[in-house]
Amino acid sequence: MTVTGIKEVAARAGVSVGTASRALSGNGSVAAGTRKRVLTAARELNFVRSYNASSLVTGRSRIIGVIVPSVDRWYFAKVVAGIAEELITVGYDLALYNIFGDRDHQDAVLEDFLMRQRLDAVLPVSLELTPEEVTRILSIRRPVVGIGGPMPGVPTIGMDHFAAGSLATAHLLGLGHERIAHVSGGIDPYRDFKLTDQRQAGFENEMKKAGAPIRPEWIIASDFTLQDAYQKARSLLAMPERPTAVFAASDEMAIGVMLAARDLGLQVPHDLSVVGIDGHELGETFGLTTIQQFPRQQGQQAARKLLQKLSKNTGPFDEAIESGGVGMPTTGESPSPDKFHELLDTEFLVRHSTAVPRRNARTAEGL
Amino acid sequence: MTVTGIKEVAARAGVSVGTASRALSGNGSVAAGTRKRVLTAARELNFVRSYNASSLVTGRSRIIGVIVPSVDRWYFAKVVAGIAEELITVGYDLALYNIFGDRDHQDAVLEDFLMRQRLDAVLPVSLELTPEEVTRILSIRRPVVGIGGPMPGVPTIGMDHFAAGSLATAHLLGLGHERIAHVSGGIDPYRDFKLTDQRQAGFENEMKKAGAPIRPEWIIASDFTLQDAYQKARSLLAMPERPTAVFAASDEMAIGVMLAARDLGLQVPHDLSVVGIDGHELGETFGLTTIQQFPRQQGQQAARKLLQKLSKNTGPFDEAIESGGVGMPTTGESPSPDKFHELLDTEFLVRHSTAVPRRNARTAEGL
DNA sequence: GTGAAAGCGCTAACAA
DNA sequence: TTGTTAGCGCTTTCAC
Repeated sequence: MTVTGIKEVAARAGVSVGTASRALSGNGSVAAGTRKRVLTAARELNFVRSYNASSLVTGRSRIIGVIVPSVDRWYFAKVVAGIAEELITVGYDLALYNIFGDRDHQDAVLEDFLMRQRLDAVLPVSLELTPEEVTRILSIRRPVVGIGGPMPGVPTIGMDHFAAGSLATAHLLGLGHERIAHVSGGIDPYRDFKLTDQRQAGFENEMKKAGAPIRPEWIIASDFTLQDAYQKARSLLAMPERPTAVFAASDEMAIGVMLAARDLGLQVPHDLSVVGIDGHELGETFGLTTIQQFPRQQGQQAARKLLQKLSKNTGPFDEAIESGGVGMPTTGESPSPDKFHELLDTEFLVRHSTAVPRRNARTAEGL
Repeated sequence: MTVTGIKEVAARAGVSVGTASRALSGNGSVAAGTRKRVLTAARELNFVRSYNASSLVTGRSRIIGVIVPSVDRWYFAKVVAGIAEELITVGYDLALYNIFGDRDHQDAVLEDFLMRQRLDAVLPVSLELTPEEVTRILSIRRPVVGIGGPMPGVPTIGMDHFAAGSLATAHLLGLGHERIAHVSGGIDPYRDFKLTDQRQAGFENEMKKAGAPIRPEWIIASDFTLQDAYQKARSLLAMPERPTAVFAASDEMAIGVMLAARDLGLQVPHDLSVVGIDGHELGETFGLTTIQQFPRQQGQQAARKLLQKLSKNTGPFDEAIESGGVGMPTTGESPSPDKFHELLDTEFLVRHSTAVPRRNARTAEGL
């Protein structure tokens, strides 16, 4: 029970399979009339080429592997949506690999799936990879473009977390706040820890520059979820001495803080200013001031970059390990200019969750 | 520059490729010692079998196609996560097809991707398919399991929307509410419209049974997003005569309603009771009473069902069109018992967004 | 421009 | 149990 193959098409068009193949793929020269006959025959027979067979000979599968630490979280879902959108329009399949927190599983996925020689390219998103893993991925000699933190040796794109942390903090300081708390994503098992570190580093750096005190008890590690941030913020804001502003490392956490404030009878922004990072749709309803990072576009852009690399190669094995950038890991500072790492634009969106601190709140401790 | 193939492995183990293949795949008998030698050789050479080549001969690709109307929305993201989790553990790849709203695009995806003979099975999620499309999908003669509304002829799993609508409404009525509004997902371009219709039908049916008036102006069509429901609810609740309770067809919309109520100075649940459907994590923080539907588990279950069908067949072409259920489309009523459609459990979770209506609110119009 | 034929890397008879 | 061999459906030289 075989489906219509190229043989049937060739027969119906009265040509050889070789010619049929050339006509169908557009490679090699075929007389215009012949091509038309083949195409017609193919359509009539409802022919679809077996990608397995052609992959076997060409070595290209038209499948791109996307590796994410989770799909059901805002950021990743958006990124995947962006990638999917981009790929589907050019006829590439998207193979989704959802690796769960633990390393063993991650390794298994890398080995079992990535190495099957079935992927034309790999697109890891926010992955915390060991140098060995990076080497392994690069060893399949197929294009790789990462989203998120720099991975030494792999071209990546991502936002500047340090700058975002600085910007958010500077905004608050500029408004006159000095008592600023930070809710970080520190306890999130899924995320790239550099992201958290860098956003926090941006915060601390700005605070230091402004001579504002950084209180350890006002640096709260949360997990990027609204719920957890809400709980943590309730404790934070219930303390006798509380901050006048909070910089949260994500919008969901920022909204958690806003809700906690509300439930404690505090007014945002008058009693408490809140800034987030992300550009989450929810921020709209809550009037959250935030730094937008457009994950969907990040996905699209990464996919385009990959596609471009793919089209530059005649075969999948021609991907040269690029030289140039050193891909130095960045630790707590804005990434050094790095040919491998492309910084994406963000947008500071001021809504109404931030304001000048209330006089009495500001001097509360002095009262 | 060929990667290590089965030939090299066979050579190193001192056996023929046939034996190597048998040892590697576990099919056919191989002496224990031989198998071990082959496996060792394979490991040493870092061998990974070419799935293209083996797919070509076996006809099975170990790829399952998942079709969703969007990935970056709560329900679908959860479902996909569940499917991914299930598939990855058994070594199946997940090809993700994100079809966007319009029909043309949907058709193109079905044609270009599904028909490539590269998928072992297809798992459409909440897809609104025409009978032709269903036929087309079934024509590839591979297992199909759908999530969501019944699709005639395709085995599906999903929750009972009508029952959920009834249950939520009955809960409100039981509390003593009579002035109940419904926020539906009616204007969502992505979703299966039956879902919306059925939840609403459950609501209306229950209202009628209780003799409570259904006010057309209290049936609000929203789009499943918090933001839109928030806006709509602000209008609804600002009207001189307002409901004492709202049943929203999703948790996100329910929360939008709660936020709108709050912003208008209404207390939930005292001035307004709110029920949702979903089991969205956000509901926790808001104390939302809801009907949980566990999308992640739905994904897992559908994947398991598919896998089971796959293992029952010796080859991918043996999938018989099952007979039995008629797969009657259901219109506004609870799906009739249908061998094709498996109803999933939901759980009614009472938190604190619902309460007995305030006396004055209840009789407001009569005052 | 077109046809014939040699594989791509693997599996599945069929013999041995 | 193991080796040999004929393809799976396509692309791609290489002649013509």
